[in-house]
Amino acid sequence: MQSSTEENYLKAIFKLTCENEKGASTNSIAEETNTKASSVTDMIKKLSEKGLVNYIKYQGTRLSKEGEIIALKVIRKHRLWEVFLVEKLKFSWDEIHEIAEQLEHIRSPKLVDRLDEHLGFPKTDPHGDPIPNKKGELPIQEMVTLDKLNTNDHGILIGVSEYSKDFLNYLDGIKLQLGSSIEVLNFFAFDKSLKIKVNNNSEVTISHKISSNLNISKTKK
Amino acid sequence: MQSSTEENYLKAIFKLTCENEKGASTNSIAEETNTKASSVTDMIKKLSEKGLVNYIKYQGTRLSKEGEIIALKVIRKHRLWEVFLVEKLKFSWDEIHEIAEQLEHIRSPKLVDRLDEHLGFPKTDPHGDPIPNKKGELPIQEMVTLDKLNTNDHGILIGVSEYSKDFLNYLDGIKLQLGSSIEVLNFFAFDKSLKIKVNNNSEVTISHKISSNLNISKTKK
DNA sequence: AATGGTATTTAGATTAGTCTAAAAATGTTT
DNA sequence: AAACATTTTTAGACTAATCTAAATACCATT
Repeated sequence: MQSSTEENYLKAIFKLTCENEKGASTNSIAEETNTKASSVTDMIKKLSEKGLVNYIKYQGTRLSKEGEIIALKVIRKHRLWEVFLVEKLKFSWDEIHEIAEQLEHIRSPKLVDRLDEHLGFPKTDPHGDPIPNKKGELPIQEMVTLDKLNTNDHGILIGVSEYSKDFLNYLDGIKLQLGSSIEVLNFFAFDKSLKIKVNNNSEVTISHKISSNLNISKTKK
Repeated sequence: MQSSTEENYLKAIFKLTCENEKGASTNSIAEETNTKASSVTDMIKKLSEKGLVNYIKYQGTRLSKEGEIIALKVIRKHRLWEVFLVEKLKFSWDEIHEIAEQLEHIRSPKLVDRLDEHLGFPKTDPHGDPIPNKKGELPIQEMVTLDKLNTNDHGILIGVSEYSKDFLNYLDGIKLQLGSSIEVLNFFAFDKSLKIKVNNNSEVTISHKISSNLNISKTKK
C-alpha cells in the first residue's frame, strides 16, 4: 500500500512522461510536486525499491507497469470526483481541482465503482480529459495526421510515422518534438503545404510530405 | 490549520467527554485513537498550546470552545458523508464508517455546504446520530441506552454507539433497524441480559454488551 | 503515614517526508 | 579536451507522529 505522497509522485511522473516520451527528469518532478530535487531523489529511490518506477541515476525516471496502474487509478478517482462536483454539487470547473486533489486519495475500491455508476459511467471529466477504466486503462486517444487538420485547428504532436535521420533532423530544426503544440495558420491548396505555429511561438511552413507523417492529438484551444 | 491526526484526537476527546462529564483520561484517549498513552500526552500538550484543549497534568483533558467547534465540524462532515454513501451510493450501514473516517478530513467549507444541500439538509446520519449544523451546534435529543429500561418499558431504536461491522450485522440479523420498536420482556440479573420483543413481532435475548450500545427513545406503549 | 498498584509523563529512538548546502556527474561551449 | 554551467545526488538536519521502557505522580488500602 502506498501513501498519498507516493501517489502524488506517481501521478506527476505519469503526467511528465505523457508530455515527454523520454522520461521525467528529477527537476521536472520537483517542479510538478512543489518540492526540491533532493526530496525527489529520495522518493524516487523508495519508489524504485518498491518496483513502481524504473530509475537509473542521472538518467531520469519512468513508471513501471505497476506504477502506471496505480497512477491511472488515482487519475480515475480524481476525474470521477471532478464529475461529481460539477454534475451533482454544481461546482464550476475552475473550483474543483483542489478538492479533487484531496478526494483522489480516498481508499475504497467499492466507493470508486459506486461513484462511477452513480454518475452514469462518464467518459471524460469536466475538462475534457478521458477517465481511465476500472483496470487502469486509458482509452487510447484520438489521433490524426497533421494534414487532416483545418485552418485554426490546434493539436499536440504525439508521434511520427517516419524514422529517417533526415526527417527527424528536420523536425529538430523547426523545434518540433513529441509534446509540441501545433496550430494550423494557413493551408495552401496548390501544394498542400501548411503554415503552422509551434509551441505558441515560432511560425513555419511545412510540406505535405512532412505533415502527413506527424501524428496529432487534437486539442480544444 | 490542524492536521487530520489532530482532528482525530479532538473527535475522540469530544466523544469521551460526552460519555463521561469529568473529561477524558489519557488512557481512554489512547484507546479511542488506537495509540499509546505516551503519544497522547505529547499530542495533548500540542493541542493545549494551540488552545484547542484545556489540560492539566495528571488531571485529564477537555475541549476548549474552539476545540469543540473543530470537533463538531469534523463530526458534521463524517455524518453528512455517511448519509451520502447510504442515500446516493446505496451502501449499507455497516460499510460506511471507515470510508467516512477518510472523507471527514477533506478540507473545503463550500463542499460541506453543497453536500448538505444535495442531501436535502438531513437531521441525522444512517446510525441515527444527529448532524451538527453549519455553526457546529448539535441538537440534543432525549435518549437512554436500552440497558437502562425496565421490564415492560417500550421504546424506539434511535441510534447506536458502536459502529463495527460485527455489531451492525448482528443487529441486521435480529431485524433491528433505526426506528424499530422495542419492548423489554425480561431482565436476567445474573448477566444483565435482556429478552426483548422487536417490532411487536420476534422475541430475542440480547447480552448487556449489546443493550448498552443501543440508544432508545422511550415511548408510552 | 507508608505501601502497592495504576495512570501518566518523560526520555530517547524510529519513520516518513522534507529541507539546505556541498559534492559529484553530466552537458555545452569554446 | 578543458572550462564552465547545469543537473543530480549525497550528507546531515528538522518536524510530526509514533513507539518502548523507565521514572514519577496519584490513589486506595491498610
